[in-house]
Amino acid sequence: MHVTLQDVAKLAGVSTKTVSRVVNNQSEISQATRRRVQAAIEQLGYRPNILARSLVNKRSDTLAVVAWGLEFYGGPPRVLVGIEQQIFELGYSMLFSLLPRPDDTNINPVLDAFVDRRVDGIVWALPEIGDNHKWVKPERLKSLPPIVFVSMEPRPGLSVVAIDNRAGAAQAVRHLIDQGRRKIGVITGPTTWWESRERYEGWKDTLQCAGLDASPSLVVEGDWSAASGAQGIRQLLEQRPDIDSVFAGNDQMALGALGVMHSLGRNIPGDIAIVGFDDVPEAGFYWPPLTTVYQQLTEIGRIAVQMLHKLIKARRQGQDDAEPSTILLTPQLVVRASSA
Amino acid sequence: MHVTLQDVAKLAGVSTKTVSRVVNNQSEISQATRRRVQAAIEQLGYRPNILARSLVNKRSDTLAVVAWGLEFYGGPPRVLVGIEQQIFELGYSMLFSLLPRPDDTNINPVLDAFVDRRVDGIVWALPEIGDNHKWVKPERLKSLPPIVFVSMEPRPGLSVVAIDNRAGAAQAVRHLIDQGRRKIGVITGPTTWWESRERYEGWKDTLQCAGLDASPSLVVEGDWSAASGAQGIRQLLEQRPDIDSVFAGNDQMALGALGVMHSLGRNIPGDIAIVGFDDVPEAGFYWPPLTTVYQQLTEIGRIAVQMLHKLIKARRQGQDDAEPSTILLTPQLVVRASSA
DNA sequence: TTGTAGGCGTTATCAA
DNA sequence: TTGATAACGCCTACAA
Repeated sequence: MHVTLQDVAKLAGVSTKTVSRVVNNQSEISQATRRRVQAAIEQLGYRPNILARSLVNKRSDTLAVVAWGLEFYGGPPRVLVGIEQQIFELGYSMLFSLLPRPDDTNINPVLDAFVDRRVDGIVWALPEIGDNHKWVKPERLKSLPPIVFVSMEPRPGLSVVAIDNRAGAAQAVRHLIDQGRRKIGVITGPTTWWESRERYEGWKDTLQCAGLDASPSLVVEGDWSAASGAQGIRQLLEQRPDIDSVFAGNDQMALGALGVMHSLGRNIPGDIAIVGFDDVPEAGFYWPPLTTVYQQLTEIGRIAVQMLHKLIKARRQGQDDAEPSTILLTPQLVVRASSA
Repeated sequence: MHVTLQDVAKLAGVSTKTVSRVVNNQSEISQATRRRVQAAIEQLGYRPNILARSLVNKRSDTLAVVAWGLEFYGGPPRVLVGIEQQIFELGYSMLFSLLPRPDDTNINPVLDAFVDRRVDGIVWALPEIGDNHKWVKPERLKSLPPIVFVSMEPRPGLSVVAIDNRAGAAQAVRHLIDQGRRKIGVITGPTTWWESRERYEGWKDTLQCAGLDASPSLVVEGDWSAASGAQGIRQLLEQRPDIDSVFAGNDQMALGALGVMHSLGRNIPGDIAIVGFDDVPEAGFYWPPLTTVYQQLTEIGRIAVQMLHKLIKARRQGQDDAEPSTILLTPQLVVRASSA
C-alpha cells in the first residue's frame, strides 16, 4: 500500500539505514548517494511513517488539547487558535478533544486516550468549575506527560496560564467610579466558576477600597448567556432602583442588559452605564458600543504551549520536571460609549 | 518507562499473546487466566501503545480535521463541535490543523502531515474561496485517505456536506417581500467566497421571480465583519436612499448595519427592515432582535464525519471508494423584531 | 486454551 | 561513508 524505506532502498541500491539518513538529514553522506536516494524518494513518492518513527523514538511529536464551549461564546475559540498556531510552529501535531460538559469529572477516558497515543504533552484548556480540578493530584500527574493548565486557579506545583480576572474587573469598576458612578451593580457569571468569582472579587475589592456600597443587593448571578444578562438587570433594577451602572461578567450578559434598557426606554450611559468583559469582536458594534475588558486569549494559548514545550524538553533531559510556573496576563479596559 | 505487554505477561506468568487477547477481548480464554492477566494489568497500570498497534494494524483510528476562522465568527466553531462529537462517538481520535489563511493554496504540508501520521480519513472544513479548491484533483486524491469536504461547492466525484445557502437567502428575501418590502438591498460577503455568492444568488433569484428590482445599485460587498456591514449600509443608503430593507450576508454585518441605523436615528423595522444570516447565539439580543437564518452547523459537522466513516469502511472492504455523495441541508428562517 | 515465530516501518548501534 | 542487526510494542498465523 504505502511506499516504505525498503522500497526506496531497493530502488536506490542502498541500505534502509542510508535512506533513513537522507530522510533525516543525518551526518555526512556522499553527495552522490544522497542525490540518488532523493531521486528514488521522489520517484516513489515516499512519505515516512511517523507512527513507526514514534515507536522507536519514544516520542510522538504530538500534543493533546482538551477544551470545551467552543460554540457558546467567543473565548475558547480564541484560546484554541493560539494553542494551535504555537503547536504548529514548534513542529508538533495536535490531538484534540472536547468535553461534553465543562464540569465533567469523568476525565479518565480522555486522559487515557492521550496516554495510549503517547502524546508528548497536554494542554488542559478548561475553565475551573466546581470540583473539576480535583483529579489533578501528584500521583496522577506522575503517570502523565507534562501538562499545562489554562484558565485554572494557580496552584503550587502546577503550570498555569491565566488572565488576571480580578485586575480586569478592578479596571472596569475603577473606570465607572472615575466616571462619577456610585451605585455600581454587578451581574456575575456562575459562582461555581473560578473566573467568575475572581471578577466578582475584583468588583467588590474596588468598591470597598473606594468606600462605596458593595452589598449583596447589588449582586445578581447569571450563567454567561445574554438571556441571563437580561434577567439579571431586571432583577437588579427591582432590588436596587437606584443603581447608576452595571458591571457584567461577560459581553453576552452585558448585551442582554443593553436590550432590557432599550425596551424600558432607559438611556445608556445617561441613566445607566454598562461595562462588559471579553471584548468579543462585535462589542464595538453593540448599541451603544460596549465598554469592556479585552483579554489576550490567543496569547494565553501560545504561552501555554511554549511552557509545555519547555516542560517536555526538561523532562527529556532528566530534569525531574522543570520548576512549574504560573503566568497571569493582565487584561486591558476598552472604553466605548456604553460608559462614557 | 512505559509498561508493555511483556511486563504484564511476565507478571501474570503467561505469553504476550495471551495478554493481547485479554486486552482486545479476543476469542475464548479461560476465566482463570483472564482474571490473572487483568489483575496484572491493573497492578502495573498497563496501557496499550496505540502507535505500535496502528503500525501492525495499518489503521490509526484517527481522523484529521482542517479548519479556519475559529476566532472571527461563530460558524466554524459550531461545525467543529459537531465534527469532534461524532469523531469521538465513533471511537476515533482527532488530529487538528488550522490554516493561517482560508484561501491558502499551500496545503501540501498539512496534507503530508496527515498522511505521515497515517490518518484514516480527512475532514476538509474550509470555506471555498477563490481557487482554494483547485488542489482537489483525482490524481492527488488517489494518494490520500478518504476525504469529506464541508461547505464546498458540490462537485461530481467528491463527498460534500454543505448548507443550501441559496435556499436560506431565498427564505429571508421572500419573508421581506411578504412583509411588504419592495426595495430590498443586499450586503454580500466577499464575492470570492462560494457561500457568499450563493446567498447573493438567492437574493437575486427571489427578487427577479417576484418581478422586483435586483439591480447592482442595490448591492454592496462586505467582508463579513460588523465594520464592513456599517460601511455597507452607508454606501447602500447613498446609492439608493429609497431602500426599505436590507439582507445582510451574515449576522455580524447585520449588526454593523443596525448600529448605523441607530446613529442616524432611523427606526427598525419601521424605516428599514434588516435580516441577517447565521443566527449567532446573540442575534436574539441585538437591538432590535435580529431576524436571521439558522444554519444547522453542528449537524453539518456530524454528517461529514458519518460520511467519512462510511467511505473508510468501504475502502477497507475493497469497494473502490463508495459512491461519493452530496448532502445539502436547508437552513431555517428565524423571524424576530428587526423585520416584523 | 495457550504459546512461538515473524513482521509492521523506522532508527540506533556498531562494525566494516 | 555505508550496512547488517537488533530493537520499539503490538498483532496475525500457525502450532502445540
